[in-house]
Amino acid sequence: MENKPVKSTAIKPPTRARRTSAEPRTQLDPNAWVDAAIDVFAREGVTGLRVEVLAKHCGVTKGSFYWHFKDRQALLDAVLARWKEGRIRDIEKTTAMMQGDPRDQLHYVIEVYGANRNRKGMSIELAVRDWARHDTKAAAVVEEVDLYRLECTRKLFVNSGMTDAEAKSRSLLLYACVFGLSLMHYTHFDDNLSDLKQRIAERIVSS
Amino acid sequence: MENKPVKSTAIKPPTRARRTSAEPRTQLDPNAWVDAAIDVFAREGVTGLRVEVLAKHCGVTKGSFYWHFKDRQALLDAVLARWKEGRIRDIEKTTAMMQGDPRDQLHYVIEVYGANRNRKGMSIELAVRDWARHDTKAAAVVEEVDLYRLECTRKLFVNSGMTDAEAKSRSLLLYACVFGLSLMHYTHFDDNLSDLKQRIAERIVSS
DNA sequence: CAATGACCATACTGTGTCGTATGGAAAAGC
DNA sequence: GCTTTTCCATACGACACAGTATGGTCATTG
Repeated sequence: MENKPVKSTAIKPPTRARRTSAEPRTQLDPNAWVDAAIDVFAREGVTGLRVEVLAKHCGVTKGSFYWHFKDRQALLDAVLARWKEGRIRDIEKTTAMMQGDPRDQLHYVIEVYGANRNRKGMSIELAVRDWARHDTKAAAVVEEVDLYRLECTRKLFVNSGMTDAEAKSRSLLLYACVFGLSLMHYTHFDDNLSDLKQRIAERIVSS
Repeated sequence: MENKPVKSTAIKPPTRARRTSAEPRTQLDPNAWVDAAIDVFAREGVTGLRVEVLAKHCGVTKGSFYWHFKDRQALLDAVLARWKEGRIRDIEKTTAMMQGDPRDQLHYVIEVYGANRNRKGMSIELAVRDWARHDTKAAAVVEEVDLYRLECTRKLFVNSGMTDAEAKSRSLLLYACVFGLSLMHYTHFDDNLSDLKQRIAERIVSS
């Protein structure tokens, strides 16, 4: 140990910013850990979210991790809580602007979820749902988020003049289709995919 | 090794059935291994499909496994191939009876995938698609299967009198919805879920 | 400047897993 | 009956990971 020629910080590129007196104290807090954890989680899923891997991804060792978290499960709980809050806030932000045509808002919801720019968000979405297949806590959170989303879009369908039963079925159809599309590999099914998506969106929204 | 006091077979309870002369030779072949592997795979996913766990599930040790398979990857390849063939045969069996009303056949497809009796099949479906997020071979197979399915139902929509573009969008909508629903947790969204599903199916199929 | 506490590194134990090597038992072939 | 082949058990090495223990470093505080 003492015979190490150089301290590893001399080799390692400064993944952690060197703290000068001017910087506002850039040490890792639980929030930063959860940020990084969600990054790994989006790519590798729950089973790939390991503390040593995550620590390396943060440029530190797991000694740091176990100072901020009791154990791995505590991190998973934090990740789940963070995801839930984010989704609730997000769906409110997306649908709560109730001034426009509800049909336009519904098209906007479909576009937001179906866009390729939202790849990471959808990765997390799928990872959480795969997680929920074995973990009851994750399943409960997924149900909460799903019911919240379904309710929000249901109101939009009602506002567009549908009956409550029809609005519910459309709301379910909307999210099922959005998540299902992200699950499929259909890039070579047609050379005008945006037209296909447009038709699907029309089928979901229009009466 | 030769100084072992007792042979371990004297301790171990007969987890494997003792083969009498009357039994029809119950040794394991690669097919039996793949059968068991798909069982574990459906419950635990790729990352949960470990050879020692699988061996215990078969009542043998991994010494047997590595006689039938080169390594773990060979088993995964076999699982993937088996799934692909099964899905291709299944979709042909479901849609190739071209004598009825194409709309009835489409409803039948929706019902088959959406039914709760098909829980294991849908578990495998989701596990494979989660697998495909990291494994390019799995992704390629998923794409093959998806395109095959999309093509089969597309023909049904065409036969029901739709334009080709519309048929394609409906075909995509159908499978996206089916898989998406299996991904969501909406049991408490309504107390008449079958009515909701019926409305969704109508929305997908009817013109 | 000394002491405290926040934050992280290092070293260790224990377990689970992959893959290999080798031996043993039972059946099949001669 | 003896040998060969088939199929599985046992033992081993290497590695990755969870969690703990403990020491080190640096900033902050008095």
